[in-house]
Amino acid sequence: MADVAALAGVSAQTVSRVSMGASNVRDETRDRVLAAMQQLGYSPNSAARALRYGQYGTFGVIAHRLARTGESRTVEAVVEAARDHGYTVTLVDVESPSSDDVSAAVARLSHQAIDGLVIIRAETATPDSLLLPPRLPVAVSDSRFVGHHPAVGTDQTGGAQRAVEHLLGLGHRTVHHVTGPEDSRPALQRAEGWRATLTAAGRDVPPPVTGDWSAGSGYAAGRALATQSEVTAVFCANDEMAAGLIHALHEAGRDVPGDVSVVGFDDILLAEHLWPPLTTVAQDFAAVGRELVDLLMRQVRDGEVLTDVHTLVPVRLVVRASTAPPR
Amino acid sequence: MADVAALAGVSAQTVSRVSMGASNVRDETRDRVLAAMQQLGYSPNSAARALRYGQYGTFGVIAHRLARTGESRTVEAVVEAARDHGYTVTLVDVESPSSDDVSAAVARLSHQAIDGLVIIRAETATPDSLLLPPRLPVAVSDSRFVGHHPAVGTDQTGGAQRAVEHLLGLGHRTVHHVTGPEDSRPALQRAEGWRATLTAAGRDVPPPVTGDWSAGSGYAAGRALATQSEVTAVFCANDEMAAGLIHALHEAGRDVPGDVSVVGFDDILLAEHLWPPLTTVAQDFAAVGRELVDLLMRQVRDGEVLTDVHTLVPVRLVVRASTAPPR
DNA sequence: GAGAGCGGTGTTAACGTAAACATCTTACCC
DNA sequence: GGGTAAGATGTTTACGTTAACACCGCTCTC
Repeated sequence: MADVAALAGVSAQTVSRVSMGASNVRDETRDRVLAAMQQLGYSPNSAARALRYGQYGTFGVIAHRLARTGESRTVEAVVEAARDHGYTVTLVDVESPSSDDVSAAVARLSHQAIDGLVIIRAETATPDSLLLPPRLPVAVSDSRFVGHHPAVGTDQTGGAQRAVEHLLGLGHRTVHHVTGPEDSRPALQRAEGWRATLTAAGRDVPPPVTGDWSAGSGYAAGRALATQSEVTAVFCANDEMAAGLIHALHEAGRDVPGDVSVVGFDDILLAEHLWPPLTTVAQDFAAVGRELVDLLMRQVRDGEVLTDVHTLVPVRLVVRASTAPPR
Repeated sequence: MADVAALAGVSAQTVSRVSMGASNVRDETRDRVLAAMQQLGYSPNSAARALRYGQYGTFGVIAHRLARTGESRTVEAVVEAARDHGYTVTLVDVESPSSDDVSAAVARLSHQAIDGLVIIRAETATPDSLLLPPRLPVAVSDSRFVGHHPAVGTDQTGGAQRAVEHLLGLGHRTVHHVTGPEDSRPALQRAEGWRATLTAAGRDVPPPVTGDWSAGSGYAAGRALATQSEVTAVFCANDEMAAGLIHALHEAGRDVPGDVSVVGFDDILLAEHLWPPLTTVAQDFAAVGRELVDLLMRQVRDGEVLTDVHTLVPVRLVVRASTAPPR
């Protein structure tokens, strides 16, 4: 900057004014400064700016297994919402959602230059285990943190309820369930919604099969369930597992939806083009992302303290061809 | 920091030493400083550190439509590789891969605190249109930038060749093709590989159908191709479009692979569990991510100038159940 | 024509940290 | 016991930027 100032024959402050786009600079001066910038290849040092300004223009995001699931949808939505507020996003992908890994990610990020932190799927982590830097605005997409940090949750139980009611409404006597991993809060909520809805309808609650969100685990579950002829309807805790399940059912010669109806959860981009197209509970990932960023903005910009805020994003049942009345 | 120093009865420099983990601090002093940090909720200011140190510990990543495709796989791999080198990643998701959008993203990021920049799928952007800050290390996953920036490419033409040869080897007379968007370099390369392989084998080159990477466009292509009984083998430029295509074929009553064999590209996580499980060209996303980060590290750490480096990552044909000899 | 006001520009200081150097204390050696 | 070395701690300074204020010269007003 000093070099640019010297070359343009002005003070550093004037260079600063030009690079900030301030109006009170004579056109002729501005041109001279811009030329000098160009010639010297100057670009402003953002560390110094951040130091001066006290803000970084960046939010941290802790996500889990980015490539899988709706995770990337949420991240995309957060990135987009952050951009709309002029923020960029620093991403940390943790391998497992365990308390240790998430805490390590928090530790890594808290030494980074961030104005706020979004945690997507904290799973087993507990509010106390996080060791967050004090005064760092946080937003979590897990209702378990209500009372500690502002949270945005999808209506998991409502979604499960709608899925099960849809299947019962088609005439199935009961609905089997492939769960997510036991340490996942959304998985537990979906399972709880499934169980409660069956119970409320006075139906048997068959033993659930445990998966791990992956299509492979859905496939394994499907191989187990395919042998049981009384299984006519399965609610899978996410779409990937539903795809794996359908794969196994097809392989075993069972028709979907003729022999078995299948419902997923998430409405991933491929759900519509699986075979058969998958009936599923659509999550509004964009809304979750927007809301998470909004919670951060209210803390960063307005200085609000939001520990008790809890937003619930509604879901929507999308009926496609993977469900039908039982034969 | 000054407050911590005062409370602990030491100088700011000693506080710095403690927070840097320097060894030459008496245990008793360290404990006092740590206690003061705890009490005051001190955490070091990373802008100041970056200013002092001249580095940010962050790479920028420009990606396109994160939620879709292998994109998120590459991003995940980059994030992971960067982490292994102690770097975090700042993500910018551009809506379209147009020159304007990518340039805008570069402009946004170059005002951010980054030590290097990864551009994934620059597509229509040209080296000159990017307006990169001078001296910013860059790595691009697009061979078009060879000579300007170091590049990592997947062996697109080789992958297409293997897909087509696989189908011809099964006995198909020719292979139809659903392309990616025309402004995408990888799409063009895959199409070129397809065309060249057919030509080399002395087969007819049927007119390709243009898609846009989305499953929906594959579905549209499938509806068109399903009516043509001479179509027995289709190579789709990615797995999503293959899924859409298969959906359309199934809907039209055409069996896969009985009537029509289908090959995709990417080997997305769901490819194995589509119905039928999809034969596809597996990209080594992790290798691409690692290589991209490695190119940045060589520039950042060793000061190398790498404009002419071009790494080609090999692909692998994964044969599953969506391909078979023609009836 | 003197004072006020304003646009353009320069000067000073501060943001929080860590390297470099200076100083102090302690332990050890002959 | 004096000298030396090593370890612990403090002081100074600079990183690059911008807010706040100071200044200059011009125009406008009465």
